[in-house]
Amino acid sequence: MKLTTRSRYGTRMILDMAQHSQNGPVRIKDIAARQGVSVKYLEKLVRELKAAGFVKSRRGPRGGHELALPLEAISVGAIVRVLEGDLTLVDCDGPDGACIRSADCLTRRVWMEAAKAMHIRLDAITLADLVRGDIKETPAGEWC
Amino acid sequence: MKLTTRSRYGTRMILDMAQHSQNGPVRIKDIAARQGVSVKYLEKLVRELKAAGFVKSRRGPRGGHELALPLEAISVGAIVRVLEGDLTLVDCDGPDGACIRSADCLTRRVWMEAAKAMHIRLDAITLADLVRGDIKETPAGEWC
DNA sequence: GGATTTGCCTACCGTCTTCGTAGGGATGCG
DNA sequence: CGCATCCCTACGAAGACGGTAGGCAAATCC
Repeated sequence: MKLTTRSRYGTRMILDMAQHSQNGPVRIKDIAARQGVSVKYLEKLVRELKAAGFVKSRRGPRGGHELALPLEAISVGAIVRVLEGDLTLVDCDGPDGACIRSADCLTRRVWMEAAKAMHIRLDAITLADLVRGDIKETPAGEWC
Repeated sequence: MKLTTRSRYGTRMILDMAQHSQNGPVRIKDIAARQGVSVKYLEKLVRELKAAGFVKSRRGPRGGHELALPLEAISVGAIVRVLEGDLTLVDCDGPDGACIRSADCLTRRVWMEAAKAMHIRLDAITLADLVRGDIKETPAGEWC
């Protein structure tokens, strides 16, 4: 029940791009240095973000990566969905969501509800929010 | 980003208890048969649920397990927290939530918000809801 | 009291995923 | 040309996950 490093590094990488691409694209090497992560690993991740349309790249000297969309158009949820594969909490055995065991299918709805709650929250946070640094906290006591 | 089988099996097991313990405790063997899961594995899980105070047990012939609390007092969130270890989505390096990298700490709040959203949703579903079978759906379109 | 039935506990292990690394190619700039 | 940068494939070590094996402990029934 942990997020993988893919989502975390990926999000930090894309945030780093947002913060440092005022004058031209940002090199992976620099991001890796700033974030303290391996270049090779980030290279692999950025390819997926590029394929998803969040990032555009330029090769050669003075090359690098930058965001392909406005800050408001990229939500953390979208990033995570790309990097984490699917964000469903469980896999269903049967075809088309039909489970073999009925109790299973009952609990399955619970997991889907939990996943949905997480998605909704993550989709509500855009890069713009992140850059501005105002993640407003959901009010609720005693949850962890 | 998957729930482990521990949470899923555990929740199904505890739901099974709720449904079959009208006359006396339920044997692990029976639960395993109904749920199609290994006896040994469930034994291991039930111990943790017992330690957490959700289940009480009796040994010997006509022994078995049953819930130690009323249905309304056991939420799915509580079960999952027991079986899944902690339900935080990321670990923080620094002591007391203080991260080394500031950007990291920024994104960290995002993960905590997501985890909180999931917790809140799971805590809102009790075994009583599950037995009655009415998991009301959160309204929101296009999330997966 | 002995046999049986159930839960209780520890140790181990195979498999898969995660988290990278290695090495090289392709492309653009100067 | 020579260099910087992105792009791609393949491989590998470590750990988690999911489960099994074997046996001990207590309660019940006869």
